[in-house]
Amino acid sequence: MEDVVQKAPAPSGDEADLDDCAVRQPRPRDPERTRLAILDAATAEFVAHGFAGASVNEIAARAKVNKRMLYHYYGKKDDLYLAVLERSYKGIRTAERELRLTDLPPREAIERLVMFTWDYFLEHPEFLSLLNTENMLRGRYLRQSTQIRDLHSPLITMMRDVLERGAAEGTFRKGVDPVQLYVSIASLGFFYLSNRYTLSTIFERDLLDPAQLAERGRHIVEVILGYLSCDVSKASTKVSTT
Amino acid sequence: MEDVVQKAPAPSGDEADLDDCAVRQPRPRDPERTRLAILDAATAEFVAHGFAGASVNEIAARAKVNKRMLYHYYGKKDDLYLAVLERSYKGIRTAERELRLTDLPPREAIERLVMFTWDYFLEHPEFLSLLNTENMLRGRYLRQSTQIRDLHSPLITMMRDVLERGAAEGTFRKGVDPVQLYVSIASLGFFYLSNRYTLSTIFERDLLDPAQLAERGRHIVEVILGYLSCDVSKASTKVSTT
Amino acid sequence: MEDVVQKAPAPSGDEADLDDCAVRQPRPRDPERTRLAILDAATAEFVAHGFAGASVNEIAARAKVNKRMLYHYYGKKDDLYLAVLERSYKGIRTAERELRLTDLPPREAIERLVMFTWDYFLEHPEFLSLLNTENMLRGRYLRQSTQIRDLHSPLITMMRDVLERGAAEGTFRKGVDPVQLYVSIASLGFFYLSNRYTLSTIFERDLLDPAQLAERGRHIVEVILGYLSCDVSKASTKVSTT
Amino acid sequence: MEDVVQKAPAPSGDEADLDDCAVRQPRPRDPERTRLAILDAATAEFVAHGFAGASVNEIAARAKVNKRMLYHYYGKKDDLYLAVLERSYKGIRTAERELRLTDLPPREAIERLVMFTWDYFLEHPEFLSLLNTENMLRGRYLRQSTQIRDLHSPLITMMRDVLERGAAEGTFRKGVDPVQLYVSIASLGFFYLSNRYTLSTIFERDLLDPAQLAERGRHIVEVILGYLSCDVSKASTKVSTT
DNA sequence: TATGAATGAGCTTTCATTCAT
DNA sequence: CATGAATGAAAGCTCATTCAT
Repeated sequence: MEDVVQKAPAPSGDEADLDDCAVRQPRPRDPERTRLAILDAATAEFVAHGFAGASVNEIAARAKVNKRMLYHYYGKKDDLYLAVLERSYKGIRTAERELRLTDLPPREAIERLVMFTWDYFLEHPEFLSLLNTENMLRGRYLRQSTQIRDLHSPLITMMRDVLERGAAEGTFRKGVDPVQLYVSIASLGFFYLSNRYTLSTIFERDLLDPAQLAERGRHIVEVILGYLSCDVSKASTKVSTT
Repeated sequence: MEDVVQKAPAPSGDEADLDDCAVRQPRPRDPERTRLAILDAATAEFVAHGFAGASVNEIAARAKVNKRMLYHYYGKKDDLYLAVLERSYKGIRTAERELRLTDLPPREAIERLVMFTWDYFLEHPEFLSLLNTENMLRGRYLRQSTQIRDLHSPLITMMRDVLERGAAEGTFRKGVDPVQLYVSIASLGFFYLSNRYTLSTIFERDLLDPAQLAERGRHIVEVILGYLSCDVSKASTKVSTT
Repeated sequence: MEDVVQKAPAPSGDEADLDDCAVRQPRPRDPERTRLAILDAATAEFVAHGFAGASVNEIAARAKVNKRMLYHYYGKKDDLYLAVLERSYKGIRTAERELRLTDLPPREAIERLVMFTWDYFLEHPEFLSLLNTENMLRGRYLRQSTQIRDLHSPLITMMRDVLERGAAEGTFRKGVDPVQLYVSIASLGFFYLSNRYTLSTIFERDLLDPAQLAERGRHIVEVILGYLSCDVSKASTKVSTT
Repeated sequence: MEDVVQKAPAPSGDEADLDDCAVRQPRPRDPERTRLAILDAATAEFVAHGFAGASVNEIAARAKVNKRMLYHYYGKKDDLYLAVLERSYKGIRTAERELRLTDLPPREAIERLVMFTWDYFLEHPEFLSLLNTENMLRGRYLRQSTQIRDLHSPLITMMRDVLERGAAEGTFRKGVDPVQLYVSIASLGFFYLSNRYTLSTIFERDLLDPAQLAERGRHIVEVILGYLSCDVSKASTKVSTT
């Protein structure tokens, strides 16, 4: 995974292999290809260095495109960043729609959701990084993107159904807020991966080692299912918080 | 909490009110005060804009100090950033040492740990932000700071003791890895706060509303204790992961 | 007048209303219309921002024409500017030819000339602006335009006739240079309008207020006629200059 | 005069002669000298190319100063331009205060005022150019400069006194508005000089030839005094305008 | 005739850092 | 201890113009 961060998320087939033939032709007039090359390069750059740290020069170089083209296609740096963010969000929303939790028994449904989330994070490190970047920017771009905000996630609705079914059949505890639960499921994977550098240093473990990753996946499922599982002893749980 | 992000974490009493005395002396010859003002300003700036986005000029301006002083006291931008990071880590390590988990029964010990972590994150948003920044830098500064790495957290040791006691007396499930558990405890609070901007936008909730914060704190405790609590049904949990 | 500055001088009838017919044809194959749209847009842009400040992109956008068309019809920016300048000069020369000063008694002839000049400036603010622009460029384009230089103004000849008739009949003073006089007539209106922004600010008057404009027109006529009018006292005027 | 345009208005003594000694020292730490060099260079550049056409690179080069210094001392291009404009206005206001029109008999007072204005324009071509530039910018910078707006010209008050005295003693016509008259006095010189390039081309005369300049000065005085001079024939002047 | 992709050079501005006092 | 002048490099962005279709 480590190095995947550097790569673009959806490389769209073969890339940059017709270019260097012959006598350095200016550019093959393929606007769509250029657009995509820029978006891929920008994703990699924003992931690698954050918003402020990303350089449009570098993006152009990565995309093997004249710098002027970034502005031609995407306007300014901000707009390019927004385009990157939007594509990334579309990616996860699309994947989420493939999940058919309502077809499964509650326990399996939750298990599948947890593993889906964990796997998606593992396979799309750029998404994690962009989310962090966006939060360092206080969410200002996401907020202004009606495109993303209209892209509703089907998860909460599906989860509500699953949680109700589970509670009805006595498998799950009652009164679980699907939003809180979803945030928790995401947290357990996101934090582990996103903060892997500091965690690795502090705990002196290689968090990306395949065995460690598997271990973490198992742990997350256990935490979530352990929490949800209903039994008498838990009904009386009382907690005082601030 | 929201606004705390902007401020320095430990403002060290009254600030910048001795300045305008008499006939505009160059500076109130108080090196320690200057040092601290710089560190506070730098913290605020790095928190607000990340490493690359932070401006040395702005830090000097915030600290009401000549730019040259930053270099005098801290060397270059990297070194200043490292100093900020180190102070922040020292802060949490110091707080952790106050916790006396070994004096408490297992269940209460875990509850206290969870609430401590949650409260610390709430009260030190700059720590969350710096951690994110450092991870975007792939942990390169943390790794080079022997100072931080020598600052061992007492938590893992304490937790191992608590978990063993809990397992022995039958309250907790067996075989829980204290590191995994600690990461999970941190995750559940960290992600919620750190990603509050995107989460707020997507879920259209104000995550920093006091009621919401209390709710989240309660939820985290329930998840962790629910997971740890031992009962027959859980012994058979089998999970397959990647 | 204020807003006329923004608009093109001779809009050539109805504008941009044939465009949206049918199924978005590329362009309504009307070369002459396109030519004119470009020239109008260029005039507006050069008037609004001067030569260096004018943007070829913006001209194309204003004209609702592909940028490539500018080059197709007019060559480079310089050539387009020259075309704008030439049209503007043709405009005033054409108007000047309508004046029939030789048909009028001297006093009335001068009065008509003065008012014509003032009115023309009022109605053609783009001409004033282009003249200023051209002078900031040290007249380099005007100098290279044989077209404009061949466009002789009939005014000087007409004025010479009028001044001679006036002097002969004793109405006007003798020995007035028609060029000096023409420059003065133009000055009194041109400066007032062209420098209206700074003058308005300094004198805290709205120079474009209709009452103010009428007042200025009256003043200019009085100055010119007052100067020309012959009487004994003036014969002895002696002035020493550098 | 022609080339004076290129030079800075107040060169502040000896300039740039200590620089090139020895081994190319970085810069003599003389902030005031640097400030002034930048202002002089900026004046020359704005005069030569207008606001949009002026290049900060070129200004730095002219001033033999690192480009970064412009921003250090003056902020952005806009601010630098404003500083140039302000200095130029201060120049003419200072000169105006030297005029002691109230000490002179009316006719001589006006004559002195006219010649002062003409001479000032001749000696400060940069002032004319800056005024034109500012008016092409629609006076936006002048308007925002409280510094200039507070710099009231003493001329209008002095002129009112002179005109009243002249009318009282029967030398001048009655009811002359000092503002209109001042604008006219300025017009007759300003337009001639400012539009000399186009005028020279159209009339095929060298307007800057010393003989021509003297002639123009004489003409302006005659126009103004001719207009002001009172006699019976003028009392009946009736003019109809738009 | 018309389009819009593509370009290199240049723009204004900001960066972290060092030097002289 | 403290100041602010000075710097080279690089940032993001726009320019007029040309090429391929």
